[in-house]
Amino acid sequence: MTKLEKIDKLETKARKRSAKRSRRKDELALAAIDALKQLGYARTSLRDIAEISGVSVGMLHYYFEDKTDLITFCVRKYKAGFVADLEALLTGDIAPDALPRAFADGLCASIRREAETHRLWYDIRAQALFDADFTDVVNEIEDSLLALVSRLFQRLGLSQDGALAGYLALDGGFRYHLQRHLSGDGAAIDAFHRYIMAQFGGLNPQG
Amino acid sequence: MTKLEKIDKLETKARKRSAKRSRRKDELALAAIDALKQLGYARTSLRDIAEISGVSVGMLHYYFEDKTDLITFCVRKYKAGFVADLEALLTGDIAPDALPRAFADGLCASIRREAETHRLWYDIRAQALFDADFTDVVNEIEDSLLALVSRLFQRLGLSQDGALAGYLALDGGFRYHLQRHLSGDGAAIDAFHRYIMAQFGGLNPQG
DNA sequence: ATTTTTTCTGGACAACTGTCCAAATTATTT
DNA sequence: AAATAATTTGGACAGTTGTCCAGAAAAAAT
Repeated sequence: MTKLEKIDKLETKARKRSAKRSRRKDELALAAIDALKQLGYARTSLRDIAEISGVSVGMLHYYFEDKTDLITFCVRKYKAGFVADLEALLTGDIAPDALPRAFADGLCASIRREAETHRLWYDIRAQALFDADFTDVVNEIEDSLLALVSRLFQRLGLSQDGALAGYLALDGGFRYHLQRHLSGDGAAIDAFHRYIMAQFGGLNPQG
Repeated sequence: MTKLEKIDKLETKARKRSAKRSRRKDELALAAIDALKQLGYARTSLRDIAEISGVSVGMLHYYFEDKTDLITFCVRKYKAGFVADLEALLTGDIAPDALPRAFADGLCASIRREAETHRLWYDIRAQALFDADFTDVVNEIEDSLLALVSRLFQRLGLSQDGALAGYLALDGGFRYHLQRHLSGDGAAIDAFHRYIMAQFGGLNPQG
């Protein structure tokens, strides 16, 4: 076995180890999200997470530097999935004039399926107003959501100038109706659907 | 002294006592807001509040039942002032076509003056997604803001149908630009002003 | 001036927090 | 099969949390 082959083998092993560790980290994050979405940032201790995840507290520190590291990792993971879901709608072969309804359907379905998880995003985003540890991840995610709406506007033949307003209208509506939905308003999701359609209806095609 | 006079006297005294206690409570709340706006809900302990207020921890419990009671009281107090400020714009003698700019000026000035305080509102609103203790005060305040925008639409001769969307657009923009302003973006407030004016410009007069 | 009431303090209390680590367990390599 | 490395545990640690209370201090009433 040549020297190069040896190095290759070692590198492969290191990659494998790292991949395994990465998978485990993802598993832990998934379970941690489960705890966080139930209790919220302020009321979730590492012991809560450990208990719900069925692991020991020490293990969380074996995979995550500290609580902040764990939480930002979780938020990134959750929101990456959300953005990817919406992205799929855009890159799919849906005709532009059917996109608004598809988007409305997707957002409403997401509230229905993952209401508890979504509130975690608004929780952390609010935390970021006080805690600089969270500003990076929050800005990252908000930028990616803004870019998403920007691409949506592009596909709809709308001017980019209104993309920020479009994002804020969608996000504001999402937050508001999520809040109502969580507080037991059974009509909130339908209302959100109408809200979105009305928002798209009021937009004029431009450059 | 007749019996009735005696009762009257006692009632006056009781009212006086209650008023004094109420004033002191307001003082304490004002100082507590000072602490909360610096640290945020999750990171503010009663000891932090006591220290910043220059009183003992026990005294906070003498005037407030528990931490939740203290915080909801503070939030109500803060936001009542904010709503009253905006209300003043509406009831003043500003011509309808000058109202949008006046509103934009008012909102921007409020961010400039009380950015740190405003983030507390978004913090507590997010908490309410998890903690039922806060839902009442949050719904109250959000309803009053919605009613405010509704009245604004009325004065502008706009249909009430768009009031919710109008509120969400204003609130979303407020939150977004507040966030940017707090993270050091010196152009955020000007951008917010343009955002508001653009929002009002895009609205069509209706019933 | 004395009693009664209200206000306020400082500290005690148990429960909880994030962090860390020595040792046990398991997996991997030799 | 033995040795090495990675993983996981359970508990120790010091500091913080909200709550409570006996009694001091101040104010009000008699």
